[in-house]
Amino acid sequence: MTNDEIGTVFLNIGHLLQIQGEDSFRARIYERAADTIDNLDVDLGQLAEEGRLQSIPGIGKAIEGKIVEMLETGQCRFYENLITEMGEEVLDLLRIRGVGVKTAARFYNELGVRNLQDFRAVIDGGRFKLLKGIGSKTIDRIDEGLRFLEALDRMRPLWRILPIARAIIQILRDAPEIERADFTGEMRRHEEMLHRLELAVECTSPATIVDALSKVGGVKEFETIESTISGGQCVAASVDNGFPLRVYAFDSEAYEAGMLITTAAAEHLAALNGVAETRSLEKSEGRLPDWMRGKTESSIYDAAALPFIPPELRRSGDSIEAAAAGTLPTLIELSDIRGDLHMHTEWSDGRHSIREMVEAAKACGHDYIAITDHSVSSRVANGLTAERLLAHMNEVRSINEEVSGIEVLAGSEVDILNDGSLDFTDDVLAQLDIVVASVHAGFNMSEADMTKRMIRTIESPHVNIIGHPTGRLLGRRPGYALNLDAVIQAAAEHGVVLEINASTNRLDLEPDMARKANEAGVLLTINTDAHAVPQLQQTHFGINVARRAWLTKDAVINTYSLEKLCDLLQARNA
DNA sequence: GCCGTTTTCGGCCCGACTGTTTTCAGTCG
Repeated sequence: MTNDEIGTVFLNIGHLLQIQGEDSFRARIYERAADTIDNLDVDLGQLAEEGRLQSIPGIGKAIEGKIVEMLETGQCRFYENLITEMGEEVLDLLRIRGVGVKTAARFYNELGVRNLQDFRAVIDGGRFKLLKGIGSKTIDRIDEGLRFLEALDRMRPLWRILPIARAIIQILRDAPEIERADFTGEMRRHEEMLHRLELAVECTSPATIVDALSKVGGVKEFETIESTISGGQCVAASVDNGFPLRVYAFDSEAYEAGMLITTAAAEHLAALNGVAETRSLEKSEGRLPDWMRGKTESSIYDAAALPFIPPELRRSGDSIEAAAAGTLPTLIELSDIRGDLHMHTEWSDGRHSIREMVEAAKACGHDYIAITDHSVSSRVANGLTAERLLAHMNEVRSINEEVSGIEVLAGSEVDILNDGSLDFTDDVLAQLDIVVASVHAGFNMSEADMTKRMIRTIESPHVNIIGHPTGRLLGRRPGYALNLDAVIQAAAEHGVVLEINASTNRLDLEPDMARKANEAGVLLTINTDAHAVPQLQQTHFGINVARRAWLTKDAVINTYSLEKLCDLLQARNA
């Protein structure tokens, strides 16, 4: 099993134990172990071989035993027993905003709620009134959280599907009878919320595909069907409790055409069909047209007298129009990125020292970074007081002197307080090289108040960047109420940069809004918000968002040279 | 369950906010 899979098991154990009413400290050890494993940059299998598992803080004898068991047998009996006893779907209760372990435990134990459907029935049927201490306001709040989850319908955030998606593509690529395997559909377009997981393989035998897939744990309910999307054979299955998996089978002549057709959203394909029709080419409706066979994706677009359209722009029809008009942008690429302007260290809630982050960022090839630990109001995150910030700044500056080949900017991720003022005084802020301002508390404001709050922050001459501007957590929490158009306008007026936060939990701004901001003349920045060394590698998730937002590299400030970046920061602060 | 000792048992992230209370419990960040 991979680190990811093992971490997930521990997280689930922690949740289940808490719902059972087990000592919360014992339960939280499992959750913490999961978190530790998530941020590990070495393979657990390797550590186990070297007998070093217990050298990791938070991993003792018992957890080591379970890790070894999972590495050797692929399962954890302790966890399997919990699941058998309580059901896996109980874990979904904790996904509801406003429901923590205590409330989940009460609904579970006192009302027999086992899954989200049960929860809905208890709310709608009024049976929650049987619970002492849970009144109508609490239920209203929970109901809102539950409706958010129901609105996701069967969709899953990318971060949730990624581990199994990677396991599946690896198995398919390793199968000797399979020539090629690639993600297609939403996954290839880098959508952050998915309806299904789709892959294309070059292989004409569905049995071979089923054989390979059955080696991946958690892939179930195999069926071979004729797909109206690919116009050919397809292996359908499910992963992650009923999330649809589709593997389209193509022969070598049809592979690229199949990739093109399965990657395109319906609107894009319709627009492409429209263009094909004007050139007397057969439309691709439910089957692969002959004129596409044997062609590469580029040559298919070429045959329709269009330039190549990158997968990220195949969400809609407007990219076809732009392609026809010759106005497609040259999209930003990962290699354009020269720095990372938002990250944390052990000074606040990060895991590594300033020096470790600097060395790791240098190894990533960055020319510059900004160290931006939390400010005092973020207490859980061990936010810095003004006094600690000054010491922090000194350390950043001295490390910057010592380490060559990378420039380290002294920054802060400063809390935006409820009234829109900042968490440090102006004279403190003035000493920083860069200020990222973010909302971390006070989410329940009216749209008018929140917009006013944001705009006041943007008006501060010390603020360079607004971090994760909408505050959404993918699949977990909607963003706060905000008039983003007004915020974009204010950012444009004051030369404040909006962030595309590359953390897979956030991906905030989202593409449509980032595109809107860009069109309004606002500059953007793509930052990892890394809290540990491995997360510095996640810039590409932000690049995907930027590409879907039609951004060129000129729209993103951390593609700039250090000199140009510093000019921009100084111009703002002056 | 893990850690770190004044070494074998006590403490474990902290404060704001909200709702249901009438002094506190639960959630969130």
